[in-house]
Amino acid sequence: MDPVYSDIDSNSCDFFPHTDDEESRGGSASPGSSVCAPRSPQAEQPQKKRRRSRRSDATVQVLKKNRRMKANDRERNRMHNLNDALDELRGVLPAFPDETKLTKIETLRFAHNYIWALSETIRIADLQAGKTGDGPLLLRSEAPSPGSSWSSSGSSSSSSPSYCASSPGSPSAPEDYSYLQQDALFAFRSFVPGIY
DNA sequence: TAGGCCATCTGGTCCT
DNA sequence: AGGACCAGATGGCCTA
Repeated sequence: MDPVYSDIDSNSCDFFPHTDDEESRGGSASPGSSVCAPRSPQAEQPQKKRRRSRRSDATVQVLKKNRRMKANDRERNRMHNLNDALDELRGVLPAFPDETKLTKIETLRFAHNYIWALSETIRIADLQAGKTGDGPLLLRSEAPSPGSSWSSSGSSSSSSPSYCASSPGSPSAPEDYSYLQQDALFAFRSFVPGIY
């Protein structure tokens, strides 16, 4: 079934077969040959005898393995960093009681919609501040239809929070944002029944 | 047990 | 050449 792994398992780049993994991060893996050539067309046998590398096959294998291990390590760290950032994002999102940890995709979508709701709240607050007492303007027309749910890309002028020009880092009155956040949360929850 | 979520490994590609 | 990024594959864990 798995074409890839049947390939990989059967040749080169063996995962763990080698026992010793000392000197793990030592070798800067110098010249050598191509890295773990997946399907090197070795079929085409050269006419002349190709001069054999100075390194023994075992050495080449060790180099490949070390390089792979280093790459795996970097990849692991990269994903850990990504997860840390995701956790930070979860930390600034409103948490609801009795909720389990948001999954990755939920976190991203929730954040997207939450930002959208915050932006809407700010925009409407600005509108109301502009024309004082000119009708309540209660987050109605801009609301995405419940059916369209939280892909949010949907309706009207505010498909994305791009209109939120001012950076969140420099609000004119930061202390006011608590209630805005409340409003946004309320708006978000009412707009997006699918998720919270 | 099936399905969802996740971590990890891996090879390829792009960038510096 | 080496690192970063990406997507596919795989296996483990958990829950309905």
